[in-house]
Amino acid sequence: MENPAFPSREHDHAQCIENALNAAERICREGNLRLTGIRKRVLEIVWERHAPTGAYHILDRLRKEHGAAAPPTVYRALNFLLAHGLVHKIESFNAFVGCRKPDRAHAAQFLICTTCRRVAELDDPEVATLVSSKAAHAGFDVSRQTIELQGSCNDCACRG
Amino acid sequence: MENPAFPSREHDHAQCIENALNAAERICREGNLRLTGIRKRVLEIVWERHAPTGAYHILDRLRKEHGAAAPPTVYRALNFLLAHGLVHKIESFNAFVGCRKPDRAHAAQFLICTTCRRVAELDDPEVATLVSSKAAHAGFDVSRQTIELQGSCNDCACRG
DNA sequence: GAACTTATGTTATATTATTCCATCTGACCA
DNA sequence: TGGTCAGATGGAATAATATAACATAAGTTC
Repeated sequence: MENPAFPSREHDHAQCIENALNAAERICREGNLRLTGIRKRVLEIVWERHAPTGAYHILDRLRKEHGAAAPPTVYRALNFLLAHGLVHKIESFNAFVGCRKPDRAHAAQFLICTTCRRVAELDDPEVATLVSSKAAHAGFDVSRQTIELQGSCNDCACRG
Repeated sequence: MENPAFPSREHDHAQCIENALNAAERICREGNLRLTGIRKRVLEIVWERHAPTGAYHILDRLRKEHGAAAPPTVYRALNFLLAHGLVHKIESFNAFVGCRKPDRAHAAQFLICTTCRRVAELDDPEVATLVSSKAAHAGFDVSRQTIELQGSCNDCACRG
């Protein structure tokens, strides 16, 4: 292993959250988008963990602090965040994770540890390119890639 | 394009279904598995189209001919078929397609046309290998790959 | 045919997501 | 300064997907 994709157990997670929020603020400012209170709060909740967060978990959290909150509240915020690349949806879990590199468009590959449930994002252009070119070979023009790899992260493998 | 992955518009689809059922019969015979009436019927329904079929669509079909039928009926059959590689789940659609090569284990890549909604299966070992090796580089041991590529098939692109 | 395993029937409920309409807020402009 | 409009939120209802739990039946095996 040369380039660990998962943060260490001791990493400063407050820093992860802060980075994500700063990036979101900047991207919204630059793109003339409104990072409203709800949207920001949903982004924070998603970023509380490196594991996928379900929409109804977010909803429960919002209800505790916000009173009114219904499914559309959450899904609207999530759709905004998805549309602008601030979060990703993990299709095989129907749940959401924060995007580590929201700045540029990218075709991500997700590593999902089935033991600790954490998700890391790979963003390997070689994978994206190979996949697209193989598809093109078969007469298919790829517009969106969903690549989700389940398995075991190094931490969990060592403890296994 | 050298190796079209989607069947032509004029292909003999009855043949697709027959092949799938024959393969299923054989695999179950060889593996000492019971391809019961319900399981076989669900497999047939999934194979009616090359597009992903939802569990509740299958349920509706079963109810018309079978009287009693509830969600567990369908999900149990689907889980059997999934477990033995006779169908695949398209995670990004929460729906199911028949497997074209149920004989050997394989890490498939799915091409999903967003226009006609058909799905083709790529089974490219080079992709599977690259993905696993990139993950390994990041300290991750892949046990299951979910690769779903949305875009446009050749037929739809030509008509677009 | 008794004991056991596997499959199915059935009711209820959990989980995920959207539709629809009303209301509010902020930006822009006359 | 207030009218207008687009975009954002509130909120009820419902749709779509999936599982839990327990009872019954059907097929092996001995």
